[in-house]
Order: sequence, then C-alpha cells, then structure tokens
Amino acid sequence: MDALFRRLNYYADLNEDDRTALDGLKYRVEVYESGEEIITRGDDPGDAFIVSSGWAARYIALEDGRSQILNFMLPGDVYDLQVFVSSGADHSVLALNQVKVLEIKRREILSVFDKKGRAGAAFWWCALQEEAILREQIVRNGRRSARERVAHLLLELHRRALISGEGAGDSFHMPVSQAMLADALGLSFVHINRVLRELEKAGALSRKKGWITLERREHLVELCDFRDDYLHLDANPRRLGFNF
Amino acid sequence: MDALFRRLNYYADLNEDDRTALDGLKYRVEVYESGEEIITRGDDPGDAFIVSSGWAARYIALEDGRSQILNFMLPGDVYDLQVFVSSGADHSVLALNQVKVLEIKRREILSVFDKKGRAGAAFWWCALQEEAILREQIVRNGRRSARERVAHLLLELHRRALISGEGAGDSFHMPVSQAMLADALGLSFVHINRVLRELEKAGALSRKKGWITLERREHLVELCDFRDDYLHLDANPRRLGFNF
DNA sequence: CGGTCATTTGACACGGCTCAAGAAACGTGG
DNA sequence: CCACGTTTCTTGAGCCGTGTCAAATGACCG
Repeated sequence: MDALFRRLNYYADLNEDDRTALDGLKYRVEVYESGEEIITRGDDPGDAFIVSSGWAARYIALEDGRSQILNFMLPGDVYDLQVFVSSGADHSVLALNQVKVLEIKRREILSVFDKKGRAGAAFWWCALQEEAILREQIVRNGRRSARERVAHLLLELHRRALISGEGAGDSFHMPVSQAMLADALGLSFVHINRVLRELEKAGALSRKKGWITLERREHLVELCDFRDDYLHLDANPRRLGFNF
Repeated sequence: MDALFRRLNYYADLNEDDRTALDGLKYRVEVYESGEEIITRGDDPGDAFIVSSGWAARYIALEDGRSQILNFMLPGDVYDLQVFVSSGADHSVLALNQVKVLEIKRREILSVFDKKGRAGAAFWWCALQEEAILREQIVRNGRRSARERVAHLLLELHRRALISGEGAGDSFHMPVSQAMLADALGLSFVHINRVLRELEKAGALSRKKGWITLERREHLVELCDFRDDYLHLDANPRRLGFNF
C-alpha cells in the first residue's frame, strides 16, 4: 500500500481523510515470480491491480510469435482504472522480476472515487498519465531512430523509477532484458545491443547487473530531445527534489 | 448530438431516461475547416469535445518537423473524457475536413456520469475503446511490416466508419492524405504510396476521390491477421448488421 | 488559367534485420 | 564451492525494407 500512497501523494498532496480512505481499502496481496503472467489476454479480472513492488510489462503477442510491449509497470502503477465497465483484457501483463500486486475489488476503488477527496483526483491523474505514456510510446516508436528510442525510453524509465522510490540519482535498477527492450521499442534485440554498446562506449551510460547509470544524462536528453511534460508530473512539482 | 447518441446507443442500448439525460446536455457547436487545429498542445480546454461530423487527427509534432498521428477521430468520438482532472493537452487535434464539434462543459458530462444510467456506462465504454485503439496502434507500428500496417489501419478505419454511420458496405470516405497516413503509420509518404498502389494492383482495394473500397476485404484481413476484438464492439453485438 | 498541393515513379542509399557463432552471466543441484 | 545447462549478451557479415531525393503528373480551386 506504500507504493500506492507514495504515488498518489506525489500527485495530490493527500490529507488525513484521504489517507484514512486509502487505508480502509480492502485488498489481497499476490506475488508473481519473474516470467509469470499477472493478467492473461481474455481474462476479465474483476479487480483493479496495483503494483506494490517489482516491474511488469503490458504486452500484446501476435499469432506468429512477434510481440510488442505497450509499456512497463512500476511500483505504484495501477492496472484497469476503467473500473466502471467490465470487459475482457485485450492484452497481457508479465512479471519481469518478482512482483507484489495488490488486488482490489472494483467497488472498493469506487468508494474512494465517490468520496471526491484528493485521493479520487489522484487516481484520475494516474489514468491520465498512463494514457499519456501510451501516446508517447507511439511517437517514440513511430518517428524516432533506434538511438533516440533507446535514449528516450531509458530517460522515461529512470524518471519513473525515481518517482516510484527506486533508484538513486542517475542510477536505477532495470530488470529488463535486451530482448524485452527490443519488444518495447519495435527493434531487434541485436540492434538494441548495438545501440546500448555504442551509448556505453560514448560514455553516455553504463550498465552493471541490471543497473543502469546515466553517466551523461544531459547528453541523452539532447540526443532525443527528451521533454518530460508527457509524464504530467506538474500536478505537484514540489514533490520532486530536483529540477530537470 | 446524433453522432453521440448513435455511438453510445451502439454500446449500451439506451433507454428513455438516458435519452432524456443526453438531450438535456448543454453544448456549443463549433465548426472547424480542414487544416484548422481544434486543440493545440498546451491548451487546457476545460470542455469535453465530441466530434459530430467530419474526421480529425490527434497528433504530436516533434521539434524538428517530424510528426506522429496518434489516432483518428470519427463522428461520435470524444476528446478528453478525463474530465475529472484538468491538465494541459499533451497533444494537438487537427481537422482533416470540415469538422463539427460539440463542446460540453465538464460538469455537464459529470451530470450524466452521476446518473449512473446506461449513458454513463456507455461513456466509459468509449474511453475503454479509445485506449484500446491506442494500444493497437503501438502494436501495429511496432511489430508489423508496411503492408500489414496499411491493411490493418484501413480495416480499422472502415469498421469505425461503418459504426459512425458513414460509408456503406465495403466502401467509406477517408479524408486522409497519404502524407497523413504516413504520419499515422510511422512511414514515409512515398512508401505509403507504393504500398497502396501495390494493394490496388493486386485488386485488394480501390480508391476514388477520397473513397476507399475494400474490394477483397478477406484478403486484407488475412494479410495482416486483423482481429477486431480490440475495438471492443461486443458490448452490444446485435447492433451490427453483419458478421465479420 | 495559373498556383498550390497531393500523387506517382525511379534511382539510389542506409538503418536496421537476419543468420550465425562465441562469450559471458545466471541458476541449480551436487 | 564447482560443474553444467540455459539464457542473455556480443559481434560480424551480408541483405533487404524503407527512406531520401528528385522530377513528372494529376487534382483541385479561386
């Protein structure tokens, strides 16, 4: 519940009532190991899911084995805020490392919405951000070169990892194989590797045991013209300890 | 208002009360000519927008002139159902031909949501569908070849045009230049042209004055393995006069 | 009728893909 | 702790889908 509170509070500066409302939510904790499917296409979950720890990937697989990652889910991210209508999931969610998930009945979430406090608004902010991230993914993969895509995605994930309370400074833990990056960015994993090595050789970043360090963040920013406004972080800018 | 009612009714089989609630909505009609911007990035509209007639494109432009269309808006599509939180638009909307737009105050829309009738549910269904279309756009552009992309997008637009009450049978009016198609599919307009001509020569489709006819729809479906489930049309399948 | 914009086609270049094979990292059981 | 199988990463060679550039043609519009 910490991850959720942290996230919502980041957006909306919650007060006591909001905190109480959130604490009152009844939820179940499920643990998924790396490689397990949290949601499978066609499921009709019935609950909303909140990532409490670990990373997951929303993806769609084509018939012939190709597959595309839609986006990554970090602690505090919510699956299925479209709690008002129920429909079979049109995509799957895969655990990238061990993921703890809070599963909450739709009507529980609705009770928070109904209270019309800041917690409800913060949930909406989450939904708005999630959709904006999808849109940025479209632009990234549609109109950017391989190098730009990699730089842009790393900058996004770095930013989001910081918000989730993971990572420190210019480093963050990224439990994502190069093949997964390829499926996220619409490239081959061979080419992902080449781009990563090139950036590494240029001193822009370094990698070690699943940790990424953005050695020259400004260089990466410039490389892909990264603007973070799509992350809609300005709900409450004072939450962020530094300026980009 | 017809386009909206038609769309919502398609999803939810509205009753008299719902109809009354919708008819009671106060709105303003704005007309935009082809090429005009309905929403400009950075705007904070304050209202929700419903396309009443005509086509529009949501897009994001990069600094250097590249631009990416996120998706197309057809009659009955709604802009900004995230009415509960207000934030600057992170993308723009461009009129592709003459577009009539209903502009509705957020609180008006909220009143329909609050009534908890089927109209509210139908709005949610719209939001769910919109996000699913974005996801499919990611997969299409990320993991499909140029030919598959073109076929897949045409099939989607055909389907959506029929639902909007435009088009007839295998034909529909598509006020979209090849350069726009290119910006939607992450390709160059030269290549779009080649693919279209190829499909045309193969007898899969024909074009005339902005009208597209899917001469061999099944062929196109097979070509890109088109599954229409992402359009979430199953809310009320009987509304559709034919089976795919 | 001229001007502008959209379409079409050819020639050529190149970014990223495929295939292949070796090296490194990782997990597991002994 | 090592040994082993498995997955992931790395690198090279060659190819192909798509981009770029350029120019002609056609469609539309006042």
